[in-house]
Amino acid sequence: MSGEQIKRPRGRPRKFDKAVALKIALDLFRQKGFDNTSLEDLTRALDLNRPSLYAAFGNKETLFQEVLQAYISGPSAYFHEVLNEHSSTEMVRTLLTKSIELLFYNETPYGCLVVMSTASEQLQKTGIQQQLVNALQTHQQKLVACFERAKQTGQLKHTADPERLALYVVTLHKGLSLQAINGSSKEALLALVDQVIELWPVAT
Amino acid sequence: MSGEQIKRPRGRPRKFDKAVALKIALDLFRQKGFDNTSLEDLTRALDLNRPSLYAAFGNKETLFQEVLQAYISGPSAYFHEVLNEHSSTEMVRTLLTKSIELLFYNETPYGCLVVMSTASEQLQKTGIQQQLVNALQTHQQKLVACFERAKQTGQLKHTADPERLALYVVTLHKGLSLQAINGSSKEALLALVDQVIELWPVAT
DNA sequence: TTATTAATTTACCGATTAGTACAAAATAAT
DNA sequence: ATTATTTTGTACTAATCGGTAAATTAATAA
Repeated sequence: MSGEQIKRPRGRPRKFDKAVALKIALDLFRQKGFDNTSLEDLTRALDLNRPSLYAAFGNKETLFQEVLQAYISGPSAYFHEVLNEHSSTEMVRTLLTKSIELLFYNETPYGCLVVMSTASEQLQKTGIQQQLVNALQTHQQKLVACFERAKQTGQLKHTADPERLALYVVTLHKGLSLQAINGSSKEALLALVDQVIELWPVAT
Repeated sequence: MSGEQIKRPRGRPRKFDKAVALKIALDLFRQKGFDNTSLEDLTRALDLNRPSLYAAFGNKETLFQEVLQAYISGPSAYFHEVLNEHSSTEMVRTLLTKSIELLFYNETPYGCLVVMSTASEQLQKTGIQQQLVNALQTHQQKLVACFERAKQTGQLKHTADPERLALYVVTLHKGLSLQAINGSSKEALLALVDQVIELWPVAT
């Protein structure tokens, strides 16, 4: 027995799957950026004609927002999960390591969609850029809180400044996207993480 | 006495000064990036018509190359001068500090032209992107050499790895451009430099 | 079989892109 | 004054951009 029947909607069925379309669009946006990904690029990669794409996603901007949401709640979810780590050391190590994993997920490494999109001119006009900057800022504040706790529980040196440390970590995190684009190897960047951890100001 | 006379060229005199035009174009390219700076943007900012710009600079790509050269040998010259510092600590501090000065040189902070241009899709097609990546890579190698010397002369911990340290510094350096774009204050970033210096693995 | 619904295809739109042909204007050399 | 030379301004091109109108096709519901 086949269990529940799939209730098909009324009209002509869709030629494509929205979820996989979003994944393909994600790769395109990561590779070329929002500004330089044309509707032509998208329809070719998705094997769609333009009106179908518009019927399904609205326009280029709303499509990008759907891609963003899928990215944030999917491959980039580690970004928030990491806040549950016990020690600040492990948190930083996991954050940077998983970030690198994601950058090198595809055959050719791409930058982080969120990080690189904050440098987009066209997204600045739409307000999406500011929304992304704010999200990153909020995340940074959560890092500050974590480091403050770590300091109070004696994990970090008493001279440690949680604000400065958080800025330090997110600056490294953003730098990783550019390094991946610039051709650094995954191994080199993972060694860089080790370096950061070795320098991390744990209490002696 | 006026000394040498200015020998005027043959035809109709130029309406504009090439050097100041390059400065204006530099600001535009830093603000909007190569891809999103249109000929319309350039001619409006320079108060030129298009054929004049083409006669003087060739095309958009060669104009950008001239801007790049002026940038590298001008405001960004610190990037190479820094290699003459005596201690590795001072070198890193100066590199990052002067980088921040440059990012905040204008009223609104822009990213480094070289760093951000390595993420340009259109410059990738021209080969200029690879040229910039190579230049950054060469600079990184010089940092490695400096750190190797610092290690041999006992300035750095004997456990220090010059390769990893160089990658660490340039990753921070690239991250600074994104931070400036994302709204970090100059003061916060300078405090971040202090943080980096405090963590720097000097020999005890 | 017929009506309804929705996604398809083809063909187009105005705006903008980088780049250019051509003639008028401004200077120096003759 | 005339000629040679160079830059200027006006007007254009072909290509591409994001987005859409209208007709067609394919499915379900009645």
